[in-house]
Amino acid sequence: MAKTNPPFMSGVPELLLLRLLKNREMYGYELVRSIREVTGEAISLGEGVIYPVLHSLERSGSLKARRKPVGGRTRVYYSLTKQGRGRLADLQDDWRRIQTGIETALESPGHA
Amino acid sequence: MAKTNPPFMSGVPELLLLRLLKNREMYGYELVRSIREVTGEAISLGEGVIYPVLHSLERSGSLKARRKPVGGRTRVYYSLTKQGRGRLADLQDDWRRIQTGIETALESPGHA
DNA sequence: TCTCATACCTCGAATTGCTAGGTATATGAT
DNA sequence: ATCATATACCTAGCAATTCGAGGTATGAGA
Repeated sequence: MAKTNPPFMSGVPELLLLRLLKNREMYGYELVRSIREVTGEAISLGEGVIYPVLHSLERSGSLKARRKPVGGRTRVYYSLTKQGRGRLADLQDDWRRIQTGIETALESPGHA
Repeated sequence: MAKTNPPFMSGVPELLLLRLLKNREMYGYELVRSIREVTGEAISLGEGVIYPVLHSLERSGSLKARRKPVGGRTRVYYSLTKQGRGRLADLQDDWRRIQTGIETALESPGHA
């Protein structure tokens, strides 16, 4: 039944997560706040978005998880795998492409 | 039942359509090809995406439609209303905001 | 006549993201 | 001691968007 391609603009949460984890390992709750910060409050993704994406990235092999007890609580730290770095590069390219495309469309004054 | 907000990155098809129609009135089939062109092939939205969006923009008062017979066929030409121009400005602002936010996130090398 | 391009449309499914919950521990205030 | 808040994890169910694959009809050209 010809499975549908993912929507052309999806994967931004994924992109942001991978990008943040490129610097250092982080845990979910931390990533939620961090996305708000690094995007200058422009993008705010709740835990209901982030956690499922993290799980799916782990299942697909882009991330590996590590449980680490910190002050009585247990955090789940995620870090990039080699595959994850590749995935990040791909998503970054995709993003550039559509971003440039939209920019072109918006800036052309009289595109004929 | 607390209606859900639209997904944070949606409305790009809407934005592109309104932007193209800012220049001149166009018809659906034409808009489908035009989006591919002006985005440098980066974005390709099928008729199954475009027509419903056009209809919804008309219903919401951003566009007005005009049936025009051309060479035996009938085309439906759409043009921006005043409200549509306002909507375009809003969507453009939204886009800038998130675009900038993502750019910031991607470019920060060691964001601490 | 047959095919292709034009030109409109809609339905069903897949995917996403959102809201709203739920659990549990630590910390600080009352 | 108790209550509220922040931390930290999670999932379920719904809503919105987009995608793919159709369907209809006309005109032009081979």
